Amino acid sequence: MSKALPEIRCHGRSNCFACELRHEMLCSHVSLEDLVNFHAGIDDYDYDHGSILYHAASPMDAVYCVRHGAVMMVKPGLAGALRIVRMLKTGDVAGIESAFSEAFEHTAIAVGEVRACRIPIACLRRFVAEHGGLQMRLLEKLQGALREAETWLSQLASGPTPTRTRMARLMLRLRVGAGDRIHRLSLDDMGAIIGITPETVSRIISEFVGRGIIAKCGSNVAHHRCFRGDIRALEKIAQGV
Amino acid sequence: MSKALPEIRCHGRSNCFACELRHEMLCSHVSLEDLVNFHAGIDDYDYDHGSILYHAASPMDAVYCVRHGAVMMVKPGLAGALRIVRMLKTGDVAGIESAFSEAFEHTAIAVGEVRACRIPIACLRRFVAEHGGLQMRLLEKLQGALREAETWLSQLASGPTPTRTRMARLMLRLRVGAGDRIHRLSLDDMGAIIGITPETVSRIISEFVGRGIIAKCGSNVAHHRCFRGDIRALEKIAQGV
DNA sequence: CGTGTACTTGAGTGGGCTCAAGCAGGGTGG
DNA sequence: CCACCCTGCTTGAGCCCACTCAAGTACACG
Repeated sequence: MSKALPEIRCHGRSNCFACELRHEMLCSHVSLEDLVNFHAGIDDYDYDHGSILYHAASPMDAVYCVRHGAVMMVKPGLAGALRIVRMLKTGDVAGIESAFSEAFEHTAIAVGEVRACRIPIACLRRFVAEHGGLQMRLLEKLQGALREAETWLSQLASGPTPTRTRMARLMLRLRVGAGDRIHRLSLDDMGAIIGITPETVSRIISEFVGRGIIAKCGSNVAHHRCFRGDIRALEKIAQGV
Repeated sequence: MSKALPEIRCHGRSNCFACELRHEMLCSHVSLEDLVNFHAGIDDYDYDHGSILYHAASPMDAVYCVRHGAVMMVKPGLAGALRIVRMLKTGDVAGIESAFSEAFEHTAIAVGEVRACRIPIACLRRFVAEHGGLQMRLLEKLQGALREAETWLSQLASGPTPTRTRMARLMLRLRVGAGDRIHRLSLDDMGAIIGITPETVSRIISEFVGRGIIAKCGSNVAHHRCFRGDIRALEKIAQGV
């Protein structure tokens, strides 16, 4: 994707041509020529920790391609209780679940620093209608989201499975890339994911730290903090040893 | 869909033209003429309670349109533990999640008497490639599956939510149509869904029966048995009253 | 009629929840 | 720069619910 790029400068907008993630994203399989029409209207946004991409039940007006960082998908439950049902990472698309609905089904919240491309829904629909390849891509993304949600359900959701085991699984899922760094959410958020109280989360983390399995690092400022974990040890615990 | 049907008799095969569910299914938005080619290769099967449509990890060779009954989707967990992550009802399609994978991700098990159309994957792919409308339909079905999975996660999966509340929610989800009949799974299956032990399930059911909220009915033969429930009462409990 | 499977019921234990107090650290205003 | 507050985290004590283990029952099937 290096030579003979169309000569287009994106003034304050996203530049799809220079995007190093293009082939992971929705727009892969779309020729550069076609992209010229597509990327008009697409904007690039930065969100910092805790800020909200969109609210559940608000009108569905766009999807967001996550280019950096992680995004929590929060689903409103029955008794007003919130539950984090999925996490998006680089390459995932926030909002496709609602692509054909009137309103968003989740609230999407940034975890750490997030960079995302906002694609207006009209723009997406038009482009999908014209490009069979894009539909396939959408299908794949949706499939991925479904798999992820089910994995959360089967591995993280409580049951007779010990809490420590589930906590270890959660940490592994929150791993940043392939290193030993792990996203450090708030106690409440972690509790909302695996379905336990923040107090219990705190106790288990203390225990893990005491056993040398994880260590808190980075400043305590929400934006930059994280864990560093002994991945092997976590995997052992995650398997129920 | 009544007049001027193509004159085709399906010898032992499914007859898409006479299918009263056609408009709920994948093949809606497909003209009857096109269906002539499509439905060749599609077979109609009956499964009785507990029989298996396909196994997880076995090669992905077909999808199944559920025309009657319910189907459990079972996902293999980490420690070999099984977890029921979703249930399909009339109009749902089993196997699309794996439409572009090599192997099935779930094991699909019939609940009660099930009738389903088996669509070979090659047949589906060919037809999808030719019909944009079908792709949309697939997207919608996939979206529905995702929504369902997330609902299970947020409402049924444990957490500080009392077990009785979750049991009530489960019963409501297992409701057959709009009446007061409720699919009666085995204790183990129910336990595998909301993540508790079969003993606890038994105790809660006993309690509900004692309170007159539900009643066991039908013969005790697995195939025909069910609950009849006081839907109002269940809804109250489901909301945490 | 015997066997096996699924369900029921009981007693006892322990893990996670509840309630509550104490602590640290960062941000704000003086 | 310091004092203050406020939010998020930690830690403790006590209790209750659901798990474990185990025995007993009902029912379908061979």
